[in-house]
Amino acid sequence: MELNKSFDPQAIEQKWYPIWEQAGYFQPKVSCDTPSYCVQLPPPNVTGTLHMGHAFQQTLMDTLIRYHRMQGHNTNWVVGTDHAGIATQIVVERQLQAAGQSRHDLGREQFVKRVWEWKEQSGSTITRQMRRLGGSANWGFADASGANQGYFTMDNHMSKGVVETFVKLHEEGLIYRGKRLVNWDPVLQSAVSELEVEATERDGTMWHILYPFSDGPIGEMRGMHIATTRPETMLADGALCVHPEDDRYKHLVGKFVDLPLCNRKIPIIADDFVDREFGSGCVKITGAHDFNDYACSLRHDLPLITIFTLDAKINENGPAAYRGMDRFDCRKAVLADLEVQGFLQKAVKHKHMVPICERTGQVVEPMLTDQWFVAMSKPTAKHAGGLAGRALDAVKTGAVKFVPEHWSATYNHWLENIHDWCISRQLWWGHQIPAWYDDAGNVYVGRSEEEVRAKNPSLVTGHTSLRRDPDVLDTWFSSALVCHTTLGWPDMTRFEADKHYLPSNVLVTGNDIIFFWVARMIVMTLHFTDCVPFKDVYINAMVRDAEGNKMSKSKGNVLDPIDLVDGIELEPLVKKSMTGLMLASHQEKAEKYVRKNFPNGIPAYGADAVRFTFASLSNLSITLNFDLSRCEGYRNFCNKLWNATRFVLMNVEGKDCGVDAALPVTLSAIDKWIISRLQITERDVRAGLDTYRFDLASKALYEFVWDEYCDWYVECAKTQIAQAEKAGDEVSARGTRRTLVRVLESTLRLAHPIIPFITEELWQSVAPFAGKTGNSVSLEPYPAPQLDKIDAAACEEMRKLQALVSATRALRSEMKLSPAERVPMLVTGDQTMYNTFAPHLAALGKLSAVKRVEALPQSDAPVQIVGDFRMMLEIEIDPVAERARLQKEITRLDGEITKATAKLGNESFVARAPAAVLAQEKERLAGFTATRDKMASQLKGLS
RNA sequence: GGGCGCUUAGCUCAGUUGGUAGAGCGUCGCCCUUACAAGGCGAAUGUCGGGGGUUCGAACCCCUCAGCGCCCACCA
Repeated sequence: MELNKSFDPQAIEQKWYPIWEQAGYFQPKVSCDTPSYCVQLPPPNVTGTLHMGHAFQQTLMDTLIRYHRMQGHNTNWVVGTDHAGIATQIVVERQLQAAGQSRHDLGREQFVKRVWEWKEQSGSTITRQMRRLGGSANWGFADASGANQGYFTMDNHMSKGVVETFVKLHEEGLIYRGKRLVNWDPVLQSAVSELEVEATERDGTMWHILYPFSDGPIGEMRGMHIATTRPETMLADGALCVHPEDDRYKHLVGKFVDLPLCNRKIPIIADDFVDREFGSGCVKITGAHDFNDYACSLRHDLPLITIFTLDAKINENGPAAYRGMDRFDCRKAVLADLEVQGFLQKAVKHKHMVPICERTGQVVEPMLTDQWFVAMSKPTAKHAGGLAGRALDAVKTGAVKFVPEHWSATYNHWLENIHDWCISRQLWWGHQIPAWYDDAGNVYVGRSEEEVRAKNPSLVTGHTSLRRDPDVLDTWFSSALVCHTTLGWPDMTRFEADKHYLPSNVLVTGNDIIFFWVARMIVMTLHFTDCVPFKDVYINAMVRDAEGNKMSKSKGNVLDPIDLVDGIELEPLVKKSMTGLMLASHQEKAEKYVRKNFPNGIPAYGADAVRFTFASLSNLSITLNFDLSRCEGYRNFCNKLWNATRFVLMNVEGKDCGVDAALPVTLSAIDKWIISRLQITERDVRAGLDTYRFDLASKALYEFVWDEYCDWYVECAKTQIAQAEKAGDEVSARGTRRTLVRVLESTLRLAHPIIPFITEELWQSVAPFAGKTGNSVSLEPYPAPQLDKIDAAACEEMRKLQALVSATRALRSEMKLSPAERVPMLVTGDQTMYNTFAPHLAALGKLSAVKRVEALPQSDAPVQIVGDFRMMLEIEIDPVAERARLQKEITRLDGEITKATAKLGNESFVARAPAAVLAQEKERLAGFTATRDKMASQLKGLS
């Protein structure tokens, strides 16, 4: 087959993916007698699109999957999409908003229907994009829709797992319902978990307020001074609090103050959570609207006064003057009134942390509401430390390992200080909580209303009305289960059949969801299956732009991985960067960034180049700066591989390349050298992949292909083949052709997990010449190093040849010869070596002839010395330039000699350094000295 | 306030039991040499963040300081 002159990624990518998928190569083998290798994809938002982080993670996951598939493992990459409760609901609500509607206009049933429609419409985008990157996922596994898109977290089966989990945890007393202070988003009108709240630094004001003593001044004091950043919450104050050991206030504990604006008296109490140093050392206690104060109120049995409605307006518990006011308007009103009444002492500018809901950007208000919780540290039948304690043990015992290891500290710290998990959300999109209430408000949890009625004889069907809890579960509740629910759980027949995929082998994910997802999966899967969900957790770096900035739409520096694959012109790219941005200033910024950084748009690099880039840039640090120039470099690498293959094919097609094993072959030292290098590369690539060092694996591949195979072996092979053909030495020619094609074939297999498309395309052409048959490189065995094939003598010989060629090139460069200027070279040294090296030296050094002499003639021409060889071009030279060159080199060598001499003169070094190091140092010194002396005499003899 | 990570060539980063400082990109020369100009050959470039210590020897181990970044946290 004729290959094009340069490679066209688009054509080959579009050709191969459907072939692979339709042939079922991505599905695990039916037989389970081979080891399993399973990876669970962190399910992306079903309505989302692929971003750089996804592309990065998926590259790594697919590389691992392909690597293990080629090792014959029973490989299963379980994929799916997440219903992403809040995010998806908000998107659809915005769509309604644009049409002037709210979800309440539609009603719950119609709204949920609408979201499903949106899911059907946009749900395939991200899975299509995943395919573009070559992800060899097991699309049909756990796929309920039959659309080959993997599971969806709201599929019937997945939902069944969610209900089962909820019911069981409830039965075990690990899920409970109660009125608790939770983070409340007044705009979303739902509880959010503490993980969804981001403490954000804001410029605020600290207002100092006087609360006068109820019974008149005490000594010098009119009352107590408190400071607050949220003065409106004073309407809900239940007490003032001081430190019990605070001498300033000790005697006041038990007295009362008048709560300004409220016509209420509140007590002064003591609690050691108060920081005496901060502010006045006296703090107001607002139990229903502050987490600290809530805990304090419970300790002291203080009343909890809620003054906000669920949309954060003042309710009937507030003074009449403020009722119905929004919280921020109320703040102004309260301040104005305090001012007028003389209670406002001062206002001081103050930076402080404000809790912001990361979904909506709204200020979160702690609110007392009825919610469902998972008890995280309550002892269970299986572990005294509760769900969290068991998860902690899993990492402590090494059943789950973090890579890099230091992330386990983050994990431990969170679990050791965990609070109960608020799992109910006042939303419509999600898994509705399987709980029912009777008219008296009693709660019944069960798998269905029927089950609830059957289990509770008092609820005679039809006689007592039951109302289902309207709330849905936190999205992460269902995500936490995927490692076992995708395997069929709670359908135990299915689960038993696929249980060999549990634990999965590695979870590849970002550090941002260690708490949200990783920890909770370990908790849930352990509790319900007694297995850890995965053995390794590889925490990948966060993708940033080339300068290390976070990629964000408003900066304009986001990259769409598919644009890197397919390329995009400037104008469409500009347009794309601006869509979805509301603010004109952001649009401007984005446009400017794009025009500056991508003046010519983005070229089509192809999926393989993008994948190779991700693999090469992957590191164990926290961020990965994605550099487009690297991407270009790896696109070039693909082209290099392509052209090397073209060359090989040109040299083996129609020729005897040793497919017939019965025919004799002779291998030269150079052939043996590249075979040796291949073994070492195979070892290194495998070591890289085995330890999640994708950067090292790619590097080993890159250097082998480019620096060794292409730069040296292919060049030498040209000479070898030409020579053998000229001499009629078919056995040697066959040996070289065989090596050329076999090493290439192995290399293609070796590279396939990282760059699947190009390797498949090339392998199809190359394989027959290496005596291989097979439908796909993706099913071929992964190369295993045969270390006994490493030929040290051949490597040493090659090292010498390389040194001689380099020296020759240096001579040419010194003389400023262009490649067209072929000149003869004189060389001294061993005759046998000369016979082997001379043809290569001539070819690689662009020489007209290489003549062996016993000694170099007296000449001003520069001489290069490599071991026993001395080389000189037969050419007129400029003595002045040569003198300068020698002088410079001698100076450099003198420096080295001084350093080495000093080292060897150090008694401690000689006495304590290992013998090998000592010998090496002596050898270096001898080498330097010999070369320096020869150069010095040359300098002397220079006319 | 705690915890963690990072600091190596102009840029992005390797550097695996401490033993002559590396790669890619970029820069500068010379070349369209019959696989590849998405290429070839050559060249320049670093007191490995600062300061101490351990060691015959430190980019690497220990201490300390500085800068950057991330996470956690009930300073009202």
